[in-house]
Amino acid sequence: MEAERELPTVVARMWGREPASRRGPRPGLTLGRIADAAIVIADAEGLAGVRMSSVAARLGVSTMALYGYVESKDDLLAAMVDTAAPDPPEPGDLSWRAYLAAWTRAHRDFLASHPWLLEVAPLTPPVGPRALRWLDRSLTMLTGAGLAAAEAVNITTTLSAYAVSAATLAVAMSGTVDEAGPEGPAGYAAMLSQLVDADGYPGLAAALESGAFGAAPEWVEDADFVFGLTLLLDGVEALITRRKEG
Amino acid sequence: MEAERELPTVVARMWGREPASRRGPRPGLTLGRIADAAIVIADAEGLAGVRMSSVAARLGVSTMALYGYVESKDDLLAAMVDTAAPDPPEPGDLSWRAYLAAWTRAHRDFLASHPWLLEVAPLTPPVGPRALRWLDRSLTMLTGAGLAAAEAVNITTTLSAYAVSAATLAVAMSGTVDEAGPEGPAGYAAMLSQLVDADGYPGLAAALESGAFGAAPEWVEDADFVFGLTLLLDGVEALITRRKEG
DNA sequence: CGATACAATGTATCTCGTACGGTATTGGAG
DNA sequence: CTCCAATACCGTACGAGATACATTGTATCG
Repeated sequence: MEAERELPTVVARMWGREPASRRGPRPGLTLGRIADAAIVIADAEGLAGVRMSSVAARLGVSTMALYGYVESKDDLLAAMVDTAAPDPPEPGDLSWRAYLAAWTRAHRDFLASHPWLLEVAPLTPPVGPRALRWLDRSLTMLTGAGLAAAEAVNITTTLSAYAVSAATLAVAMSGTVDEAGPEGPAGYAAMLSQLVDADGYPGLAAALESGAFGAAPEWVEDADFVFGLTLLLDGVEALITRRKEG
Repeated sequence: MEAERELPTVVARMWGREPASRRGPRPGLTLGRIADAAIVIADAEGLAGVRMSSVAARLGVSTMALYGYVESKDDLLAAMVDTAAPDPPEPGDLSWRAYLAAWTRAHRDFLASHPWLLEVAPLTPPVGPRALRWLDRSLTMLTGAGLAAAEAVNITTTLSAYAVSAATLAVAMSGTVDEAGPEGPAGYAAMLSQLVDADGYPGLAAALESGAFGAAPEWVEDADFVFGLTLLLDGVEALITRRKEG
């Protein structure tokens, strides 16, 4: 049961569980510094710019030096994810609803400010201290409001998914994507109208004509976001009420 | 405006817009057959198994032969995404709510049955005929129920994100992930309990103790899914009602 | 002060994607 | 019927990038 099985090394280091022994040269790096360097590169050049060699160069060490801290490039990416995340918002004395709104918004914002996260983060379950802190805060609020743990987990996952989707949209709209559409949203809409005919795709064709796809970034960045978020939180609120009454 | 700019070649071929000229040897392949072969490999070995060479080998042609049909490996991946998707459920005479529930469920199901889609699809806006058909059906239903096009797009995106998140969870739980946790959900829960202390992570610690993480796959596969979906659709329903009254 | 463990290096290797040039095939034009 | 241009496919070669291995230097322990 409590098998205490070995933690993967990166995970251990992410949590500051450094190997105990002290002998030989002092390590010149830390996982944190490596991740930071990689993040700078990713922000500037995109994920493609992150190579073991480029990260090492930025730190003034040889490529292979990094392998003392991570076992593979995937490990490095995992470390980047947790390092790039800020700490979750402080609950203060906010209501669960106000807090979760802030939580989701902050979530979306940091994803959008590091677009490469969208290519890496969604796939791996959270293991770093920061990521788990995000999870924890939401769970605390929801169970505090009277929900069961399993429900809280589920809702948190959903909110997180919403943040990812909003961030993806925002990034796609600002055209920063690694060349998603030909060029930005306008290009995307134009492309669609070349392909879509009202026979096979009536709903889409109508939406295209109504301009629902050329939306301005600002729109996406707020009214649209709040719109969907409200939908979700309304659902949660209904559930909480039910639990309190039932 | 209607610049008729050149469509990317893969997109063109996905839509059956083959080059008109007929001269030289007859093409021995089609984009579809190539995508099918790649999908078989991806299903069997994961995305990592999909190499230009492995796909070509399976088709009995040389690696470079593929470049007559796609311009790059990314193109191939795009084609795979659209080919792997089934057609969306038929509306029949379902209510918008029943239809969207089916839509989301079917969406999740095909994602879960081709886990590699999760590593590729979420990032690229839909361009293939199948993907757009999915989009279209949802839009049609929602606008039919009285919502504005922009609202419908927003909601569809959210439902889609929910399907992705549910699929990710389902896949993670069945342990099929490219080695996400050490081994499956049990391993994940075990790992978390090694890291998380009740001081820094009270909500998480409680959830772990209550066993909310060791959930059986079946749970995830239905009750849990329906739970979140209901939340979402309740929100949509509230909105639709408001629109009808207002 | 010497032995030892360990960080960092440099080089070598292996896997892949893809550019290039060649060769064969086919439909159309003379 | 013959030749030509367009084109599918092949073989080879190159370059990028991740990582294994053997080596070198250095800081702590006995």
